[in-house]
Amino acid sequence: MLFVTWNVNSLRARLPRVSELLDQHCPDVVALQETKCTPAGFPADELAALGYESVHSSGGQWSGVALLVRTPLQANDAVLGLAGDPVPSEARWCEATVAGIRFVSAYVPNGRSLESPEYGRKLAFMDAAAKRAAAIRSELPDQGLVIAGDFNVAPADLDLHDPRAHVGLTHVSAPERDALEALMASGALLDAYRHLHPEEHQFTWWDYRAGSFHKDIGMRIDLTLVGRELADGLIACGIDRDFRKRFKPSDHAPLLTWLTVG
DNA sequence: ATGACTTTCACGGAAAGA
Repeated sequence: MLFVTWNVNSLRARLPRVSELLDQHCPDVVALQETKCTPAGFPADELAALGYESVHSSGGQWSGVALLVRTPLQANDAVLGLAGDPVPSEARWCEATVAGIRFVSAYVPNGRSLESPEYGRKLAFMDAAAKRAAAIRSELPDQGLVIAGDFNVAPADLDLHDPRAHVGLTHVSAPERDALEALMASGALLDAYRHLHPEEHQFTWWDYRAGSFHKDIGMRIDLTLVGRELADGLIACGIDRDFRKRFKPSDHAPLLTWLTVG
């Protein structure tokens, strides 16, 4: 099975590139973040015409997450929203079971700055995510688990262009990295890309400004966290930088993970 | 360098992203 996670920075603005991704890679399951759709404005019909069923949590102008499932696979037992999210209206979490695996599309709050109230909210969201991961494990002991999305945390300094440029900023602070590790521990999850590529220096996000992509100044903040029970089935994991190029790109590139299931 | 670029909402420019 091919699984993709991608922060699209507006699904409506990115529909041509999403369509290109679905055509080119034919993924079985896709997790999207920053869809920026109202519930009524989600392009479910357009995606159905491309062969994909949608599960989505849509909060309007900001945020929004979705799972796309390639027909004839089916998304079952969808859960929209994360218990304990301090601002549930922002629609940053959705879940569904596909082919016996529980998939989560997650969009962790940015945090803005270490002094901002948003930073505390970010840590609270990650704590709620860890609790939910443990609850999924308890409720669905026979299902595999994949939690993927934009975590807005670079797990280690290897995931940065230059660690010196990030001192005192969000995305790299010890509490954020500790919260990510706690989520992975509570769900018994592995960072699929890093598991398969222990030394690779690659990014999933590059600032639109100042030619950052051209200079390869970015961060690896989009992750596919797979349950340890799926680790032996991990075949490959890679970042498709081509989707950060050419016309109207998102500022994030899609992360592709191939795994054997069942 | 209080920047840079892109999107939304709405029709100018603020807010947010990371």
